[in-house]
Amino acid sequence: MPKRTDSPLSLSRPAGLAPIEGGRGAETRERLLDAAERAFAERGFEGASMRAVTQAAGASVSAANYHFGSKEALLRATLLRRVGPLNARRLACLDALEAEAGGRPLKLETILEAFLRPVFEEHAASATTTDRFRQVAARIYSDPPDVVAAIKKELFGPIVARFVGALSAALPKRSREEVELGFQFTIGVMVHVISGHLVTVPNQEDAADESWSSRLSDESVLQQMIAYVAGGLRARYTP
Amino acid sequence: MPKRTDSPLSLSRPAGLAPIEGGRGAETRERLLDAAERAFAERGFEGASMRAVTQAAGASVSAANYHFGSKEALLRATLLRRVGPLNARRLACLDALEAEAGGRPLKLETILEAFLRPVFEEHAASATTTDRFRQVAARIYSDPPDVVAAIKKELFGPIVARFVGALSAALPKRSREEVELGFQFTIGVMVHVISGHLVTVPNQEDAADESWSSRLSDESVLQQMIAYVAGGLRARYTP
DNA sequence: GTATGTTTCAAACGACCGTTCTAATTCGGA
DNA sequence: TCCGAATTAGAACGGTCGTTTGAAACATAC
Repeated sequence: MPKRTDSPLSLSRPAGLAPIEGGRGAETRERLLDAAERAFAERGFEGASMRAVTQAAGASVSAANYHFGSKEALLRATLLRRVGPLNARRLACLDALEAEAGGRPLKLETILEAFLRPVFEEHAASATTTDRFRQVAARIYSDPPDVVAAIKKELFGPIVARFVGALSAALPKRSREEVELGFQFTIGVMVHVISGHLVTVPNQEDAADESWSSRLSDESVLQQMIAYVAGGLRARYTP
Repeated sequence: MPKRTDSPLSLSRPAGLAPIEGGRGAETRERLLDAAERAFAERGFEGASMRAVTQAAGASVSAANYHFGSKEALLRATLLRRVGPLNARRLACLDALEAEAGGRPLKLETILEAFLRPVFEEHAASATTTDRFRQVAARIYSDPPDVVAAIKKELFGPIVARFVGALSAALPKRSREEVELGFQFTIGVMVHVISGHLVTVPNQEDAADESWSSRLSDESVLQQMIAYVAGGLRARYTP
């Protein structure tokens, strides 16, 4: 990041973001976000260049910096576009389930499905476009810069707190710390699955090298995942 | 990577690696690996620059390229130095346990401890140096370039196959595919834990912002982890 | 001493990075 | 129709990137 002059009067562009966004430039803005999503997913934040992103979007670098202001802000916008609705659906689902149960404790698998299913359906819903959101999200979890750490905390902190609370209610025998750590493990499972970087097992037929996620249906993986993390959360160390 | 001339006759440096490595340049080589380990862990492959690595090692960029040939090869050497002994210990531990059991099936937790404990002790063993191996390993699992994918498969493929076999024997009711997927989940837990990028829960006292791994002892986390993944592998989806 | 081969360094190369500047375009409202 | 703001493109800026070069420092054997 060569410059950070922060001149108080930026003439060519209004203060923080694009000014009005009525409708004309909104289309390229969306194309930029699509391209950024793909690029960040495939190459990571440092690996994806502004030139590559904008070229894939059929736009110029200046257009990207006009709309978003910086590469970091572009990543932020890329995440926000997807994570907002995703977490909203998670919360709405959990709220509805709790309301329906009317005070009685929820089954563990039910809570976990409310957390895990939306991220799978997010993928299916936008399969028409060149969608890599899940990989971006996974990468964000393990990308280093402070940039990402701040975004991560802001975007996922509240969700984590909400679900840890629900899980604690479903696991009355466990301490808060145990449930929190168990939920961290659960996030690890989720991140690793949606990252698509599953470690392949060398088979007899080495030619058949297709990745895991293509061999198994999303729904099947999701259900086995729910069973796994529920079993993990219920388990207790017995030496 | 600007150049890839691959001129058949490289005059200044022998064919593939450093020539003899008797003892004189071995010290800087080790310092370079230490610095690379730290840098790759903190910034990722693309984020860490050769200049940063070599400067931290008190050497010159040319020295690094003399010893390793390229940045990619440096990452490879950095991983190999640690992963070799680590996987050897995993295999030795599992072999010893199976020999001791003498044909009787091993307990699930025993197998999983053989897989998980070494990576924790690898960290404790070299705590004297500036060690970041666990983070490098975690990052490697989610870093994008083809480079890393090849290394990953080569280094971890056999280990995965070996442990999936052992777990299948301990879970006779499960199909091979179920065990494989469950082991992928387990790797996800491990990667997320050792990455140190656990998602923190916003507490009441927001100032106390220390990371998870510092608040919990490694041994405690390891034991809860073993319980979690064992419970996950044993669990079955019940709708 | 010299000869030989290994190791290290400072400097430079070309390519690419994120960002900014300036000018050209576009388009709704007067 | 023209105007002014929103939007885009192209070129340039200062830097950093991975890698290469060519010569100096070093140890070892003769």
